[in-house]
Amino acid sequence: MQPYDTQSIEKKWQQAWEEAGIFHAQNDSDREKFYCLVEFPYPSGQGLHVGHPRSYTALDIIARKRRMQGYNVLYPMGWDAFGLPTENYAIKNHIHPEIVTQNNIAHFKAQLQALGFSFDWSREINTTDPDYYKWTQWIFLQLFKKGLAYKKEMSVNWCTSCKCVLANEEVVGGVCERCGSEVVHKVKSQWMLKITEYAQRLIDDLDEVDYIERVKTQQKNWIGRSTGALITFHTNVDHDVTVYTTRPDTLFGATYMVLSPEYAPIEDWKREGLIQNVPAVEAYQQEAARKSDFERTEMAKEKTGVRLEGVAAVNPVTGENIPVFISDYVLVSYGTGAVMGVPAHDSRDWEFAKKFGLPIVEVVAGGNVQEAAFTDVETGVMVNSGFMTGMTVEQAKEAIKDYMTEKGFGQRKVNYKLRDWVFSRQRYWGEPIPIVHCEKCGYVPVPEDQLPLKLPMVDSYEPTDTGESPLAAIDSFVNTTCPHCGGPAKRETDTMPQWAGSSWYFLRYADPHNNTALASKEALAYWTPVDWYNGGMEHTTLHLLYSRFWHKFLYDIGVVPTKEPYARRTSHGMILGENGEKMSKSRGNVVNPDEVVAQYGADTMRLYEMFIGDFEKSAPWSTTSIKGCRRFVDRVWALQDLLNDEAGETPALQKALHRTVKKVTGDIEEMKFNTAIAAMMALLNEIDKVGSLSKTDYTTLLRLLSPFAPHVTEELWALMGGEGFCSVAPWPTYNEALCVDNEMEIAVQVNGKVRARVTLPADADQAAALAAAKQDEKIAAELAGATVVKEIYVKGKLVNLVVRK
RNA sequence: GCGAGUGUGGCGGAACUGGCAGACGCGCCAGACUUAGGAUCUGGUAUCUCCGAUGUGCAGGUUCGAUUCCUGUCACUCGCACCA
Repeated sequence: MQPYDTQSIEKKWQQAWEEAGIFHAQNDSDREKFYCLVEFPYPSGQGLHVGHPRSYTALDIIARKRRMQGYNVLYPMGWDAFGLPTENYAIKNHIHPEIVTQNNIAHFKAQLQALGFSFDWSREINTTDPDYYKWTQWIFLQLFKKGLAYKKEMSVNWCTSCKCVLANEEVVGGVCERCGSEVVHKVKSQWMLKITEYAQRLIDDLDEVDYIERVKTQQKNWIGRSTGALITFHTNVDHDVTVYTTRPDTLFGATYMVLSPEYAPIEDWKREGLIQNVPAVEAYQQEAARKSDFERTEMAKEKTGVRLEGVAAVNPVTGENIPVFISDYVLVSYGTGAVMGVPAHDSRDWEFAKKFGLPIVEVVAGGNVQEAAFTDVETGVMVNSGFMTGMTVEQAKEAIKDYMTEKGFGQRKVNYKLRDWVFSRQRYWGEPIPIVHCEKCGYVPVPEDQLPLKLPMVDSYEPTDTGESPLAAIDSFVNTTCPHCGGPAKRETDTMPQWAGSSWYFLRYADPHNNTALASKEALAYWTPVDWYNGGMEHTTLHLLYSRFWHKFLYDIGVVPTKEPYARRTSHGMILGENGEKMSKSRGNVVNPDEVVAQYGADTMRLYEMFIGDFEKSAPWSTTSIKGCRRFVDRVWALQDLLNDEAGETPALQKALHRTVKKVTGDIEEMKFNTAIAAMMALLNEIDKVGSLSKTDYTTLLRLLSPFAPHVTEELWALMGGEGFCSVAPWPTYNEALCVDNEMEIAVQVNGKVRARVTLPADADQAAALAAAKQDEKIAAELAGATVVKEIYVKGKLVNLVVRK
């Protein structure tokens, strides 16, 4: 037996697979397709992280198994290569981002190939390739034509360190998700995408897809649908104010009103001299504008505000005059930017009322509203509410909505927390937005036949302090002619966010070299939707939501044949450092995959990542545990010594073998890779106990293990004289009849405690089991002098005798 | 605060639909082979007051029977966070 040398074996087979093209998907095929996908990585300078292969190995196992089962499998890989780290690295080291990207990709690709993933490299894509981003730009133009891309002067999240606009989704806890620096507000003119137009469909169509529940709830919460009402209050300043509320039933308890400091009509009132305390109001407005998101969150503990002296509103049902305030606890960007204050039944309003000494009027009985706001909608009963008094909250909600509609001061309204997508970035390393601004014609799309609009080569791509994109400094790029009137015009200099290229990449894999469409209709009809998509939970409200939005848009304009891009979505847990903390350079707990492969081999690395624990949960890396997986591979290799004949099967092992095939086949589908591997380890223990193994059984085991440890099994397959590649050999089948025992061990309980075990033939019935149980010496002793009250028999499992002494 | 999830040996983790808790692996202990062992092989390994009892974060409940279902509670993780 030759020694097991991972280095030579793994290289050899990786090359052989690529040369034979056995992992290439076929576009014209009668076979059933299976499209499985993992999130393509951002090729960072740090190279592959041990977290990447967890997802890639899992779906590689599924892809390989499906191939062995005869499917036409598409398992592609590519590069999400636009992005800030590359640009920052380029600036620091004076290398063009394109070169940085090329180098990083080469490094990443070599690392991935060393792990033996069965990617179809002939379909490799790269979002920074002009032939690719041509279609990213094309999709943007379609959005623009349908009015779903628009430019808007607005307050945006501005990262002080990246000098760049961030989407709401990229601001975490008031700081930049990427660099952790402070995020402030800045008014800028930005390209926006109307994702809000799709809010309801993005919720509704979740019913049609098979996503793990966590992902569905997180998306629903993010979109944040709420049902309520718009209610209009008359004021003494001849300007009605409309508020949004989810609790119109509490209208009788509205004792004041609060406007956001940015509420636009306030400026008119100031100008018209309707507000008597303008200096105090303006001071508050300036203070609120100055605060960053982070400060606002921090200061959220205590309510602040200023009353608008001279302004009063009228509660439409009580007819009473109520005071009007401004306060930063009301957000200008949600609802109407104005709310009615019902201190008795909203905890924020309660705090505000206490601070400002406003009346607290109870309209839902059930709590003590002087002590705390009573917000329970399940048990409350209406009081002090005119015609609604005595109703439940639910009844009152409907009654008041009907009433206000009839009287004309209000209407039903659905609101979403989801905001439109800020699509502009003031950066160099992104897709140029293909729009030209003409003094006469306004925003004009670049004609489609001029795509791709390429990034110009420049010397400096440093961000400017003014907040302009580096592209703004390149006159030859900026100055152009209007495609519409031919007059002088200027190009848009903002670029797209990183999420653009990844919002449709899965479509490109279906037909990656097409230069007349993003992919042919036939290819899309055959391959979409993605059958199985695995990725990180951190992408649930970003990439996953954005790409569903784009896909739905492409469906609406007839480009793709399905409403939803992904039929099934699963998610993996993180791999933590050995100390149980997130891996990071600063914590010094990073594991380098190259070193693991060099020391143990790719097969061991793959096995360990799958064996480490429940796939959906995070798990700490262990440098000692991985040895167990290497031992397992060594023992599989050493089985060559136990081969004893040319004969068919090893009778003593038949049951164990068939059961293992069944277990592994099922576990892979449920992503229970850890128990699948455990089952194969148990089988190995069984084989060692028996002490001999037939070649037939050995090759069955090799095929079963092949998706997990493809190199060593391929080598052993060749040594056994197997036909073709083990990687595409038929998946082993099992005989159900051979999986069941002809004997069963039954636990015998007395009053729920196990007292004995009896062995019975598999076909024994209840009577036989009970009789055998009672004959057992120990049980007989237990039963002496007692009455059996109840006898329970669970087939194949246990007997429980309930006795009374 | 709201939403989602997780608590099982020294460690990572198993346990179908309520039916023998601790599969498999690591580590550890003992032995074998060795000049040697951080290699390999064999056996053992939840706890205790060890012929018995206890044990799946804690306290209850339902049940013949609960890691699994229900109620309450504590701790941790993740997401959102003044969304009216």
